[in-house]
Amino acid sequence: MVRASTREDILSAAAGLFATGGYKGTSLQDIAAAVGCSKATLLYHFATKEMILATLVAPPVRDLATLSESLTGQPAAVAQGQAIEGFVDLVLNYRREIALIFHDLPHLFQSESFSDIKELIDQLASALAGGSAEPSAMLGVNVIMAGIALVAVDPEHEGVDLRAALVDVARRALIP
Amino acid sequence: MVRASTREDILSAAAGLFATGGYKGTSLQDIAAAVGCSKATLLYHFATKEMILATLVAPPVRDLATLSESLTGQPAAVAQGQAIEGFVDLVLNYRREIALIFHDLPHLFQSESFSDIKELIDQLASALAGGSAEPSAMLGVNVIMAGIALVAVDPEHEGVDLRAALVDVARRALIP
DNA sequence: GTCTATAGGATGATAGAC
DNA sequence: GTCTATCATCCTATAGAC
Repeated sequence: MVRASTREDILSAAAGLFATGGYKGTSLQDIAAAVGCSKATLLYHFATKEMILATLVAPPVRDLATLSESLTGQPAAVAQGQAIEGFVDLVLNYRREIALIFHDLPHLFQSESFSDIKELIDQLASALAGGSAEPSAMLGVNVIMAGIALVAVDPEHEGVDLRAALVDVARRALIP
Repeated sequence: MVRASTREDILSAAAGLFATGGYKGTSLQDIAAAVGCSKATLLYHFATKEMILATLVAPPVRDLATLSESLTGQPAAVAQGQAIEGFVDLVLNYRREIALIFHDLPHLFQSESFSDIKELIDQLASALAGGSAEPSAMLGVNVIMAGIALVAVDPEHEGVDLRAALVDVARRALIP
């Protein structure tokens, strides 16, 4: 196992700490201690603390945009099934980053740099609702999205086939 | 509407701020500004910031303990139905406090004062799983619990019959 | 690229006047 | 009970040596 670059070490440590402790709950000192370097080294690789956050969040947001795009124009029932599997795969690919997004939604939304995230999430939510715009359907969608995002980082569920179990609970909850 | 006491004002403001911004993400200054008093006044009514948190969390934890107790000894299927409705009612009665608990679970658990919360949640989770101890069932339970806890404070769902919609999504997801 | 040292501000908490 | 003023500590970020 070749050692990753310092920059990658920083991103990995920050992802873990942000996911559990939140953005504001994690200090540069916490990250530096986890990496084994000084705070100044963090700020050599990233201009500000918020840039670390932005760098972490960018790839899952890009993939989320791709997923939303691939759903447009499909029949509602087809889009719903693909949205469920696509969302679960997205969460599994970026567990810590997505836990972070759902953990710090209020902070993210009030910052200009992340204003597009809410729109993308709403698009996906609409597909997950199977075309229905009923308030109770949207509420179920939000329950499932938030629940899956938080559970995927819970170390308690290490041994399970996460993908199958998450897709299963989402289908039961969302498909009548 | 008679004005509540300062102490109640503090608890109400703190509940809202903690629920959205998290415990560490909310400063005494934030709370004081929301109440319209000074930081010193907060610390006259509560010895420490953490005591504000403990005071907020105590009533829902007490009700959760009562709920868990009332489920023991019942047949699994009965306990499951009562657990679903009981949990939804608990969340609706203490929306902000429970959002706060799920938002700051890591911080709460590492503090001694709140170590009993995890045990209570695990008891309720077991009832919600309908007696099954299968990992995939427990995972579904955790998805639903976290999802419901977070959605209940989302102002987006103001007009809906929350109780009916939340019980409905929980039943579909948890009862085969 | 990484470090130590430090600036400048926010934080939780205390002291003491009113 | 509530305030202003203050303390010690932590925070993000910068400066400059190596």
